[in-house]
Amino acid sequence: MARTHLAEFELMVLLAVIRLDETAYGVPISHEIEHRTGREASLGSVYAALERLEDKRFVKSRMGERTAERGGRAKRYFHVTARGLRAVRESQRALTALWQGLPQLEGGPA
Amino acid sequence: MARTHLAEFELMVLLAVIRLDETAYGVPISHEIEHRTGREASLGSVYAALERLEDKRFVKSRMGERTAERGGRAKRYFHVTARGLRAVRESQRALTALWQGLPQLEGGPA
DNA sequence: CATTTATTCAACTATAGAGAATAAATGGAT
DNA sequence: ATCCATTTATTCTCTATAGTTGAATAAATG
Repeated sequence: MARTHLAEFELMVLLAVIRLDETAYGVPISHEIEHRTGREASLGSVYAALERLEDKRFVKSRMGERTAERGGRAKRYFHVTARGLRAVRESQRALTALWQGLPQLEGGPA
Repeated sequence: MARTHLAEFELMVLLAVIRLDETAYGVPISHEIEHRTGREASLGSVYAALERLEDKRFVKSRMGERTAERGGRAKRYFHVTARGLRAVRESQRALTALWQGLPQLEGGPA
């Protein structure tokens, strides 16, 4: 598969990272996907996708500070890169180009 | 991977099948994807995806009649099933739910 | 040191991609 | 009519990448 394209789950993870902005780490990314799509997004899958995305330099990560919570390991926060944002737009463009105007799909997405 | 979901390339192939309607077979499906998205879609990949889609019963196929052309093997025509159409809508819904309203993506697709 | 929160790993299945091989049909030459 | 080069299309093989699950590990705290 061309390394320059986003696979579907990677695209979803990247979109969740973009939306969550400052608060994007494993658990909320998984929740965001599950909440918006209704599909399961296991943590293992999310982390695996995040690693691939970082290899492709579509995201970068930094370790978070400790918080006031009970305990627990440090969070790893992710943010999208300019390159990642371009890739998302490209995927969005390619998909909408294929589905726009198809009457079977009730006039394209909102 | 859940057999009930469409992977990205499968989604693209299925969208091309829907758009081409009566004329959906290997070569034009590949052309349609390449033309609309600007990405390469090798015949090998297209046929492999079509086979997976047929296994999942998202498409059905029938062999075509001979035509007035010079020669050549019979075409295998594909058409989407009701189940396939549902799967496309579901993918479309999931993706747009994740990207809609993100200002980085200029207000969502047309 | 048990508990909490989070990430990483390992093993496996599914999807994607490129290119070679094969198949089937036709028209023309002999 | 039979052979065969050509055309059009599909299938096969091999490799790489993506996605899944469940268990293991890590780090922080009271």
